[in-house]
Amino acid sequence: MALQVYNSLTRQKEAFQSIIPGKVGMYVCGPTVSGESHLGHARPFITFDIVYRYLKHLGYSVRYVRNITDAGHFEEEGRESEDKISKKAVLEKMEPMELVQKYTNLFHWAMREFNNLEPSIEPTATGHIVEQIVMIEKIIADGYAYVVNGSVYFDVDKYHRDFGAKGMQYGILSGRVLEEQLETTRELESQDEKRNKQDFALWKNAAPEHIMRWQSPWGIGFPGWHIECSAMSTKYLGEEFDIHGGGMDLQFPHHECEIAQSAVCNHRIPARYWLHNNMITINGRKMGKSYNNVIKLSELFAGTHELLTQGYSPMTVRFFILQTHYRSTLDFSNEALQAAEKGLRRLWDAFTQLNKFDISNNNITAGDLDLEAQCYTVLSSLDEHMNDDLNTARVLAGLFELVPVINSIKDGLVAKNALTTATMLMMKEKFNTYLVDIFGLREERKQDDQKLSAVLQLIADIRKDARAKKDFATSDKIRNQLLEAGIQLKDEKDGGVSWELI
RNA sequence: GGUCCUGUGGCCGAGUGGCUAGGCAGAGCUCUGCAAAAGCUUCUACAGCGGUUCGAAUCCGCUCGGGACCUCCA
Repeated sequence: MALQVYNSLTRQKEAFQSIIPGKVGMYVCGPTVSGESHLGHARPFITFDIVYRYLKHLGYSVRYVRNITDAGHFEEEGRESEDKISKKAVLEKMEPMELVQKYTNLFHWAMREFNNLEPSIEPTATGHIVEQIVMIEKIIADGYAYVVNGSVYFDVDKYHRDFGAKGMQYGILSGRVLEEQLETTRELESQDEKRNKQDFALWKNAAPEHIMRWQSPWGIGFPGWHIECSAMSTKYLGEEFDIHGGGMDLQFPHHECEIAQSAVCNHRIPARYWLHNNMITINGRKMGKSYNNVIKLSELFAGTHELLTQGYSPMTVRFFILQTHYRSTLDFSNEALQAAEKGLRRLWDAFTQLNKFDISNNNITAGDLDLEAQCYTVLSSLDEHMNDDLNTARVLAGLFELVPVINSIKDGLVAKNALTTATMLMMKEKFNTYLVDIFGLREERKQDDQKLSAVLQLIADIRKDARAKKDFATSDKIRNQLLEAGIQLKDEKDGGVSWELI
């Protein structure tokens, strides 16, 4: 089975086929850098990092565009409208661009911690004001936007009538019916500038106190919320590209508006496959600013938030996210994170052990046919699971099924020749491919340097002598005190000793 | 109120109508001087009530609960 993905646009799983064979264009909505990223933000960036890595693994040449929104959105509609970034800048007594730089740097730091690959292009909204203005001018020229008091609004109703006939009705992505929307919406204040409630801003006139402002054909102002993505995706990926990604909460109105804007300019829906990750919840509720329940990434790693009983490493968080399918909600709790931490360690230890095995002997026939068959079945199912809408949870479950096999071979509970060399090599290959290449997991425990190793080897030898003399008081003292210092000694079955920094 | 999603064992979570996912925790056992680690075994759940079916966690209906979007949001 080839790769299938769930396309929000068609509401079904579809075989993935790129527009240009061998090449994929992918656009993912990036962060608004008016504040520090939180756990909820981590999910799309990790999810689409997996998509990126997997497509590359499949041999595609991928152009991955992920924007930085640094121009600011409306905090509230209408008269009281404020730009998030300029408001925050005043509070922190910073230049807007200084503030944006600060949070962009923090965002990049978090992405590196998560071991996310860098996108091919990371365009900023402020760097594409001209492109946005050009696009808005075209929409006005075609009659789908109107200017009021230095602001420009998109005429959703006219768009819907004209483009609905061409199969691009407003609501096509989110499954909303415009007519029903109109009936159910309540009266909002400060809607006087818009012809209709559902119209959205392409360009917003800036009040004098606004700090972020640009000259435009309609006066001084700043771009509307949705136009940057349309402008930048068109510029770097073309009028039609393969994948558009983002969180489910962006499906409406953000992506819906993007489709409308791009459709007017390019006469087509900009992306073929629309992929949306689900939310991370905390006590069953979405993590978000409006709920005041966010855990910032720096707090999460350090364990400094009041909801945290400890810190969780970036790889633990990454693994935690991968253990769930990306379209399911994922509920945060200390218990769940701790389970992920332990699970990851167990899996990673087995993986490390697997890589230490010497698989040079040439077993053509398996010593244990049942086990051989069982392992082979699991190994060959991994790609199927990944191709089934990126089911990372099932791939991980499959890898976990092999952990006892690896550990048993290590401890001599299963004979070294139980499996054929071909299966052993396949196991090694699959573990490396999935854990390292596709899932982007990496060792993050402190590396024990050479000097420390020498010291520990000496101590282990002394302890071994003590044990040989049945001087368990001394041997236990060594082990217990090292444990207090964060070094765990483990007596191996073969009489050797291993240690682990914890 | 409208649109949509969802309800799985102590916790987290996968599940294409039939073949006990997986992780964490718990219990027992094995190995071990004792631990740790590891292995084996165990805990066999699908909100409730109906219906379809030879067979339903999976399909349909109703009831109850939870959530998302409709407004900034990953």
